[in-house]
Amino acid sequence: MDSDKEENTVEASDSETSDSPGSRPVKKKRKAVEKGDEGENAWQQKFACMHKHDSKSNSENPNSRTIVVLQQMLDYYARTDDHWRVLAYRKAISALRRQPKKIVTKSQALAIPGVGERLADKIEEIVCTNRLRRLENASSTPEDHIIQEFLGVYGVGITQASKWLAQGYRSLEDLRTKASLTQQQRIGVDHHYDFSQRIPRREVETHAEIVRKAVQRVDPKMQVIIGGSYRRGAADCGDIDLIITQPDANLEQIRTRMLVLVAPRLLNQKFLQASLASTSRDGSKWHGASMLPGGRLWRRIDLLFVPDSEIGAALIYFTGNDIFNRSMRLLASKKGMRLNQRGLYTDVLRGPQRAKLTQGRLLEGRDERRIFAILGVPWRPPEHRIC
DNA sequence: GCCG
DNA sequence: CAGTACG
DNA sequence: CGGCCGCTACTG
Repeated sequence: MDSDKEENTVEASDSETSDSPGSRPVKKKRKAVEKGDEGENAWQQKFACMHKHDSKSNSENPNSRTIVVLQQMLDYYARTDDHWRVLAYRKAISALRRQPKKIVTKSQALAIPGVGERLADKIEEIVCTNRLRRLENASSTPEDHIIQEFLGVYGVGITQASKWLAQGYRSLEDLRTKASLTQQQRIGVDHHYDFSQRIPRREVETHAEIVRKAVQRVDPKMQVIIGGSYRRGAADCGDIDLIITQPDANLEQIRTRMLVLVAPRLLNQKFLQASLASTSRDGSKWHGASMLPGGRLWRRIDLLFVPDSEIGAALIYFTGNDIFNRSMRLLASKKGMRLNQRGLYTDVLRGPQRAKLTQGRLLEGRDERRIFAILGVPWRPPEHRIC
C-alpha cells in the first residue's frame, strides 16, 4: 500500500520520541567523514539519499501541478506492469519535488538529473497546456479502474489483478463472492475499506502502547520502537510499523517470545484481529491486523523482530522511505558494500550464477549513524528521509 | 522511463 | 519456483 | 546495451 503519498509531516515533531537504542546522538569523530565526503564526490550527489527532504515540498511546491499529472502517468504504467518505467517516473517526480522554482521549459527540465528527453517533453507539455495528451489517451478506461481497485487489495499484484479481469471479475464484490482467494487476499478484500483509511499519528501511538504493554509483561527489557512513516514524522500513516527488540537477546529468543507468548495473547484479547504473514523458523516478521478496544477500523500492523546487534540497520530499513532505502543500498553496492535490514557488509565475493563464495564481512549493524558515516552519507534524521 |  | 510484500 | 535494492521475507 502506498502510505506515503503527500506525506504531511508534523511540525516540530517529536521524531525521536520512542526509546530507540542506537539512535542516540553519539559523540564520535565522524566530523571528518561527513565534511570530507559531502560535495567531494559529484557522482554521489546523484543518489537521493544524499539530499535532505524539504518539508515545504508538498502542497506549496511550484511544480505541484506537473507532479500530479506525472503521478497519474506513473499510476498508469503501474497498471501495465511496467515497473522500470515506474521507477524512472518516481525518481523524476522526486527530483522535481526538490526544485525550488517552477520548471517551465524543456531545457530547464533536462538539467534535472533523473529527467531525460521524454520526460522533459512531457513536463513542458503539462506546463503549457495544463494536461498530457498521452495520459488522456491511455487512462481512464473501465478496465484501468478495475485493475487499480484490485491492486489496492493486500496480496494482489498485477499478475493476479490481470487474471481476474480476464476472467470477467469487475468489482471487489465479484472477488468476494466468486473468485478463488488466498487467505491473505480474503482478508484484504473483506477489509479493503478499513485498510485504505489513513491512521492518525495518535492512534499509531496507541497501538504501539498496547503492544509495548504486552511485550513488557513478558520481559520489561523488551522494547517497542515505532518505525515507518510515523518515525519520519508523518501526521497520519498507512499502517503501523513496530520494531521489537531487546538488549542482550538474540533473534530466536525475541521471535519465540513474540510468537509463543505475546501474539497469542494479543489475539485472545482481540487486539490483533488476523495474521496475514508470520515467520516460521528463522524469520523475523509478523504481518497482520489490529484494532483498538472500542474501535471500528482494522489497521494493518507489521512487527519486525530485531536483535540488538542489528538494530541500526533495521531502523534504517523500517524507517524508509522505500526510495531512500533503495538509494542507500544502491550507493552501498557502488562502493563495494551491501546494505540490507541486518547490516552493512563488505561485498560478497560471487562466482558463476552469483553464487556466494564468501559470506561478506559485517561492517556495522548496531549503530544507525555509523552506517551513514561509513557510506559517506551525511546523517539524516528520519523526517529528512523522504525521497 | 533514465543513466553510464 | 513466481508472486507479493516491507521499508 | 544492461542495470535499476535486498544472497530482503512469506505464501502456496
